[in-house]
Amino acid sequence: MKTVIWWIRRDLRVNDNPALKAAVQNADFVIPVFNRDARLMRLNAPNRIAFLEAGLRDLDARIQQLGGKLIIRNGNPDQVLDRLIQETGAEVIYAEEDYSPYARKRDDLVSSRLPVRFMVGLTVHHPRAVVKGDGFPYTVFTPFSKAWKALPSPGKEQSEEGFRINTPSDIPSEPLPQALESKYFPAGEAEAYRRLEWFLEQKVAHYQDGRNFLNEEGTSSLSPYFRFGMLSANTAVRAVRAKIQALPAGMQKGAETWLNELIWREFYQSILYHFPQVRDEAFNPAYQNIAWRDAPADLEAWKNGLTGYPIVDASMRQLLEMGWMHNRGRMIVASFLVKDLLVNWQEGERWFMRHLIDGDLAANNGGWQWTAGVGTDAAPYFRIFNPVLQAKKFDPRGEFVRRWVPELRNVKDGFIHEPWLMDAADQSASGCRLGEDYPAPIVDHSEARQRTLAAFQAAKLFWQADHTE
DNA sequence: TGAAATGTTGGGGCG
DNA sequence: ACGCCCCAACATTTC
Repeated sequence: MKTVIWWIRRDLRVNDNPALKAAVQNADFVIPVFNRDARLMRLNAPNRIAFLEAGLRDLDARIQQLGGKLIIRNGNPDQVLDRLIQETGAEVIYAEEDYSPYARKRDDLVSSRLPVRFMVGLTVHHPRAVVKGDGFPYTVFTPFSKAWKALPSPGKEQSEEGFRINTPSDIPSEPLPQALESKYFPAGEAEAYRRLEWFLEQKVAHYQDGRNFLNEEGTSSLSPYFRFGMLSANTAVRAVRAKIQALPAGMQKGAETWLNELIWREFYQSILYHFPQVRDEAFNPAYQNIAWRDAPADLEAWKNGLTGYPIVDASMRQLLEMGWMHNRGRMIVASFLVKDLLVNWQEGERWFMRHLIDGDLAANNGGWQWTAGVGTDAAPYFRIFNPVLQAKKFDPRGEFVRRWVPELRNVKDGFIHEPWLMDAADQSASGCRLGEDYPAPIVDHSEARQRTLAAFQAAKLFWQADHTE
């Protein structure tokens, strides 16, 4: 009788899980184990930890439906797994490969001591599978996506029916954590599938435009589920491709756009895998040494949604309340921190990682480097968002602002995105006195824009001078 | 997945 | 009727 371990890390699902599949196919007994290592416990990200813990409870229920049991352990992964092997006589460990620098260091250590098999599942295609003819990785999205699309789709996914998880009954486990469930993002596979279905039925056809409106549910809102593997990228890609097939030729644009977003996710996983230094520095060395401002008060105002720019403040407050922010909002607030306040993008990256339920090093770092204009395939640094124009375009009636910034609730439509234009009478009539009820803008956009253009240009010129003979 | 600055064109007011 | 100016609308360039 053969026993194996399914080492669960960020693949909290029983459907379409290559590691689980290999485990049940190759053994009579499977021990699903999640180890809460020191790194995880140190993480200052309560929203994400709570979501993970709720996800573990849901996963345990699913595993039990299939006849098994989730084992929780605490400690160093190599020691925990070694002990589990001693206790149970397990012969192999199956796990989904993770591409972050920490995960790779951890996994290298474990696999140098124990028999581990890593399976591809975090992305549809392994980062090493999507490379140029000469074997080098892509650093530009468009050719990456062409190569990605040209690869054969992976095999048919495993269905939940038709297999059981037999876990030996006498294996000790730490208790399941009891953190509070997010009211915005209930954890688990069933919820992920509900959202996927809803999105494909109701939203994906108009995704191309709908995704941009801050106060609409035009996005899939699946990011937390992808983050913890409650939904596999493979399942989502198969589903949206089936949808594209099913839609008439003129109606496929939205679904194509969403497929591209899933490929962006794979692209940034690939960038982190091939260029792990992006965790600590700009991908583009020319912008390594920008003269960032040291402006703790401005940074605090940004974090707390008190910049005086309604669209920025609304989005930042949405993040604090929900542990999530609309993607358009992420671009707007990131542009504001980097380009208007001239604060190092890494400060914003850190704040997002602290609060986002979906916080993922690869995607978050890629997004911040993109906004700052210092990354791969970067938006040139001189693409600077105007927070007022963005607000007028993507929150035309100010509904999003009013929902998240109650001080502005009674401000008239014409002033909702630029309340500083109100005269004294308008301010008191709307109960929104500038500097009293709601902050005056902490920076003037057009001045800030000039300042940033100069700072980026100086960094570039300095670097060029340093790198020419 | 930008926006500002600058250039061009053409209609209309007006002396 | 003509020339001049203004400026909106659109296009192109620049950051």
